[in-house]
Amino acid sequence: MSVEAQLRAGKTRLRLWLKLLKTSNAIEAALRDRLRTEFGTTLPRFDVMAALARTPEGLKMSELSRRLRVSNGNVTGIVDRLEAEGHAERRAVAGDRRAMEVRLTAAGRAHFATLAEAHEDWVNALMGAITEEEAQRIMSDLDAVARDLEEKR
Amino acid sequence: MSVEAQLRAGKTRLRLWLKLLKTSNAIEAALRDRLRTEFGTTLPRFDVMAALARTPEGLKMSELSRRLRVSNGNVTGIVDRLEAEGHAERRAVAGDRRAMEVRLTAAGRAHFATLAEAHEDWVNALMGAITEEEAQRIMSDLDAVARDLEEKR
DNA sequence: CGGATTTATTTCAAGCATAAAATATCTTTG
DNA sequence: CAAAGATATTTTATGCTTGAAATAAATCCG
Repeated sequence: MSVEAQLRAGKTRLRLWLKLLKTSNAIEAALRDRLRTEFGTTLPRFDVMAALARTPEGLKMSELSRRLRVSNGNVTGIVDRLEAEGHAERRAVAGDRRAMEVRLTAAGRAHFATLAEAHEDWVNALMGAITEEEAQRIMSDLDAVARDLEEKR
Repeated sequence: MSVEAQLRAGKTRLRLWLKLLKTSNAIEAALRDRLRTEFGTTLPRFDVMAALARTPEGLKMSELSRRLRVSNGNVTGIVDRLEAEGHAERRAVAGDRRAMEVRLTAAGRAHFATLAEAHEDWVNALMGAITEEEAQRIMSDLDAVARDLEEKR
């Protein structure tokens, strides 16, 4: 590829990044806003509940932090609040007195079912401009980026 | 479109959203990390400096908040910190004693030039898996989403 | 066994982000 | 002109996020 084409591709990638960021921020803001106004909750709490909903037997704090790719201290705070709401509970782990297992309460499971359904509808509406085919193509491009990023890390 | 195809498209859009979010979070995290370790600064400060660099005559606080789509109070804090670093300055606006104009200092302009060049290189490397053509196509898809979102708001 | 290291979690300080309230000033309008 | 409303900014309270330090418990290994 020529030097000029390289330079052009670089500028295009920068523009793509800015647009990607803007779009994902806009969608995220819409989701946060609806979670707050319609259900009085937040995206981080939703994300933790989603992870817990997938593993009914519970997850250790460190597992939760690893899966969500956020710091340990962050998870501590979010689980504190979910626990205060009665949506999650910590339990001692048999055989390791350092560890804590977190799981959804019955109330938490019921609440999450409602949230998840609304969330799926919102996303579907927000991304209504994308067809099934476009979505597939973008996903495969993003997979390439993710694999590349993974290697670099 | 059949009911089944509709359902399938909905699930695909949800998967796309999760992937979009994950990718953009990963790239953003890499940029934050480099800004912090290599330059001791942050993405919000970079964003404010980028907006100010585009308008050398300065911007009012409210203009800045509108362009970056963040709250007024948020801009207050970021500009406070940029000012403390000596990278930006507030000036009274002639004819409106409520308003403040913010602009980069000479040191701020010099610092931002360095940051912006590194930033462009990082983005280019992080998105290296995307070709010029793919980038163009994804951007036009994202434009469709953005237009759609704009209407809904 | 017992000291050194690793692992699991929490705490802490700082910054970012929001919505809502507070201030101050400008503009409109009766 | 004066009250009412609009606009510009800051302050406040709350929550999310991180990296680094602090605790506590488990594991390793000489």
